Amino acid sequence: TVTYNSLITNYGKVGQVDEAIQCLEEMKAKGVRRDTVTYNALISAFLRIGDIDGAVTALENMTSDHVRRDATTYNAILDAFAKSGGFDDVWRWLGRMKEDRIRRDVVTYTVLIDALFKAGDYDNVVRMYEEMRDDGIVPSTVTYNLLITVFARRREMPRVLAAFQEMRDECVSPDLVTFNSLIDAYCKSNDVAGAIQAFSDMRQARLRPSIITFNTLIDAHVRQNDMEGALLVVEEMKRTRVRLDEITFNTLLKGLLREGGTESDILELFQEMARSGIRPGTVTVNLVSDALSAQGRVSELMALFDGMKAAGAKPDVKAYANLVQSLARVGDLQAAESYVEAMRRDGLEPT
RNA sequence: GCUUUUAUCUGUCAAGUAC
Repeated sequence: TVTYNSLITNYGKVGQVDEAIQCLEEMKAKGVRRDTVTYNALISAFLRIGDIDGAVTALENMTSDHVRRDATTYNAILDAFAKSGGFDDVWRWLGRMKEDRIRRDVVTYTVLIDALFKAGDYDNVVRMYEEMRDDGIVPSTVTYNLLITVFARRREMPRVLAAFQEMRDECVSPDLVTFNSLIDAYCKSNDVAGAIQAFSDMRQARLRPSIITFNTLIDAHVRQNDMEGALLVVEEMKRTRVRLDEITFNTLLKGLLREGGTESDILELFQEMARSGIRPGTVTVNLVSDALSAQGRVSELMALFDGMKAAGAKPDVKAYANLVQSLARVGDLQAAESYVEAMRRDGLEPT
């Protein structure tokens, strides 16, 4: 059974849902016992390709196959509905979970808190956390990580630190994500010194910084208009063989644009980007078009925009809108028209 | 006791701040 379960899991991870279903059929044919993990793995496979209906069907098939559902089964479905914004479905499935007499666990509550947070419903985030504690559930590392992120977004540094302290008090061990979230919290409060302190605490805890750690630190410096500090972080990434990604470059680009970098500075960064094997993305285009249109640098914007498109970037409606508006403002209606055309060719509707 | 299934972190816009 465990062998088959692993197979299903692995097919699911690479998006081969049909093969995963085959495994289940083979188990039935050969009389191999299916258990809760079997179905949970299959449900997870469906959800990974975004097929909620398939996942629900699998959940329902558990009954006829005489396999018990557990909290993991429901958590997976709840998370999928929460992430697709189907709040009514979330509440409906919570009800079904209760009818099925499955108790909510720490993951259930964390999923719910995350859903409320993403919906911007802070009051209910707090309420749900209290409900969880009243239910006798102890928060996990992930729950605390989420709370740190929630408070960071609201710029409530004292609460961030209180959550971090509470973690220690309850002997819940901080992990890489905890420190990344903590560093980001300092970063968002414009406290680079705090961010650097947290970074060194992280090393004390013998955790290895990830690409996200470094990208966050770069952003901390960029927010202070400290490009030199940001570039030092990049040096450390190279030294420690951490790869750079599109986010790394976009963050650097943000800093460069903010301090009014020239077109050639920008092109230089793009070249470095290409050397690292990274193509500009939609966010890259947005960064450039927002900054240059605000600064009235229309011809540079047009040239860079074309260059990014040629390099494979996919501008979105907002990027086009910025460019077209800027062109119209300087009276170049002909060029503006041509971009409206290009926009249609990309399958985007002008607004 | 161990193995297989579900939740959390970084860039644009947003948010926030000011009027």
